Amino acid sequence: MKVLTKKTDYAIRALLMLGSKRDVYVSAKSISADQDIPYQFLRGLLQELIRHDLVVSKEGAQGGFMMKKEPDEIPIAQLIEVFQGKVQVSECMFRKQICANRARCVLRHEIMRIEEVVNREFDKVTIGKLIRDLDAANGVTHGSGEKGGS
Amino acid sequence: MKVLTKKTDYAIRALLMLGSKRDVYVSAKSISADQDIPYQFLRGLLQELIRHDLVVSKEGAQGGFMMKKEPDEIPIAQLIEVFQGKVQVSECMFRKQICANRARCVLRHEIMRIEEVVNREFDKVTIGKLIRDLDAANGVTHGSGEKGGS
DNA sequence: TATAACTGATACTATATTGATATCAATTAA
DNA sequence: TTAATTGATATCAATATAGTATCAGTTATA
Repeated sequence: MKVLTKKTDYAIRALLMLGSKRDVYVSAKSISADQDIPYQFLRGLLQELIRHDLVVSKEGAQGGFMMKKEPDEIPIAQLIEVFQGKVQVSECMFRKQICANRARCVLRHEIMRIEEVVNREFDKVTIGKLIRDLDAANGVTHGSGEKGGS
Repeated sequence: MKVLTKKTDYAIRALLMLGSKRDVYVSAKSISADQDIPYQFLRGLLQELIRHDLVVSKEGAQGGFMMKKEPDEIPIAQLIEVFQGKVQVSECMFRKQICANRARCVLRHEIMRIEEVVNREFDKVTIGKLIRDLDAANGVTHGSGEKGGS
């Protein structure tokens, strides 16, 4: 069971980069090179992010993409929803025909509880939080200026 | 994002039935009819359950399937693993090439935390627990005898 | 002992999803 | 003018998902 598809993962990483370079347009080309994401695939996914109002773009030379919302306002739960659909049990099997039989209902009850737990966790992790983790890992936050290797 | 595939869902429901009728062989045909699971699809999935040592079978007339383990020893986490593979972040992307870049590492850290939460939840829900829930919902346990419709 | 009710084991098909590439038009900074 | 860019599609291959069909072998029982 794969929690994140490549597309969602790529989107998160692209947003991490846009969120780190605020107020400048970053080209798909540079994101692609920096994050090692297939160029055209990235282009498509950025268009989806635009459609969902998460980023804005500027066409032409020196154009590119920029965050539209605050990084803290973008939980990865939202990105999962955009690219993989809402976290749900079993293809609306339960929601469509509630209580078609008992077993289904009992299972549904437990699974929906888990669904909530999962969503709550994914909601807690925002792009902003990830950027701060990233900065901390690189020693950016306290002006120490130096980065450790791995 | 679909948590359970049909196959996993069917497997859970089949086991719920086997777990309720202990010590008798239940035919694929009757499970199929009772739980509304496509017959041949169910046959295949039962074979997988045998291979994973969760059920045993008896061939021939009056044959069928029976639980091999205690219902409480089968968490749905295990069924998810059998039919959908272990719950994991993003196709071993992180495990294969650790720290290819910083962003990946930070994301990985958060996601693996969530992975643990999810697994813990799926581990808590066993076939045995679901059966008890089911019995309670049907008023079996305390002899109240009456069932509410929905 | 014949037979109907079963499982075991495969092979097959259709459809959807995932991951990725290619192309061409329009826009814009320099 | 032109090179760098996004917008918008179309296409593709690989894999996963869901389901069907078939045939051989086993066993209770009439």
